[in-house]
Amino acid sequence: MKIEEEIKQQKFRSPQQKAVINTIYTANWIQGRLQETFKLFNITLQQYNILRILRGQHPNSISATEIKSRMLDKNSDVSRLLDRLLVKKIITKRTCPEDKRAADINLTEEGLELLRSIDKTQQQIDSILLLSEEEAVQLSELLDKCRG
Amino acid sequence: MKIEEEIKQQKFRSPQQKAVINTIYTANWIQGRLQETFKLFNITLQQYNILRILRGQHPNSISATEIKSRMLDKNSDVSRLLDRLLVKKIITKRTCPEDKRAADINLTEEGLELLRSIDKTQQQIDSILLLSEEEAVQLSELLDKCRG
DNA sequence: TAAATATATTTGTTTAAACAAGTATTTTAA
DNA sequence: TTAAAATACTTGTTTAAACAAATATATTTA
Repeated sequence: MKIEEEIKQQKFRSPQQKAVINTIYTANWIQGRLQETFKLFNITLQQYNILRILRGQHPNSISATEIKSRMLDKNSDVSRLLDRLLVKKIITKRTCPEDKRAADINLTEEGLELLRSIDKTQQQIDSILLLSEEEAVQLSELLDKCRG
Repeated sequence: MKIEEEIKQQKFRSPQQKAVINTIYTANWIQGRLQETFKLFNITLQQYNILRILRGQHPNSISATEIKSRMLDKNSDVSRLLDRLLVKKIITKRTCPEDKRAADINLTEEGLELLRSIDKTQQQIDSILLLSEEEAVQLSELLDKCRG
């Protein structure tokens, strides 16, 4: 369905405005699909985002600041997201000995296990977008370009 | 800057996965830019979204359900968003006489005035995306396509 | 027409985003 | 070398998303 039907708006000020609205709408749509998957594992999108970053480092630790710089939403409240993951025993946290301001964050064995279970559903996650490889590449190029 | 640099991730499972991540990242990026503008007027993106929809109907009223169906985020909590707009005296709300379950929502004169002020900044809003008209059209087509 | 179902909206709870302000270290620069 | 600035992180508040449940009214159907 075209965006004009999805939000019942026929006129846009410009193709650029329409693309802005479509990008936000589509991101919400994608996140809705992803949420359905992560809900099965009792984690949220933001929590998964952090786990994904931690795994990229594993078994090395990583600081909250570094996690934040790699997140999709640069405003995310990493401090409290980590608190929730700690309660779930998915991560560990300790003061970094070299810099006592910073914290060393690590995945626990339970966290790794969770990620392994999620992996098994990842094929579906990739096929959320009904685009060919070529179209997906083209979409990424346009998105990179529009951020300037 | 390319998405792989923005989030310091070099490898993706597929072009489709990269496009998913890029769409979410770019939507967050756009919303950050929009927020800067709306902050000057002391409203949030979601509140603006509702005002935009109300203006499309003005001077006719519209129900909360109908507003919800037109929003970019289909999960938005319209009931409480309307509460906040009521407190700001930007909208009015009364029980619909034909259907006492529903509410008739209208813009106030103050709400219209606010939208008029915001209008003056809209040229900037449109130029958030650094794309030509043709590229913007192409982006919208790809986004429509990827939702299937 | 009465009971079941559907619709419009509200309310409650947890998670998270946006923003500001605070604390404890570390770095820098006078 | 010590005061100022920067950095890493925490905490508090408001707004909002995600989800479930409740209430009131309207519609359908047996």
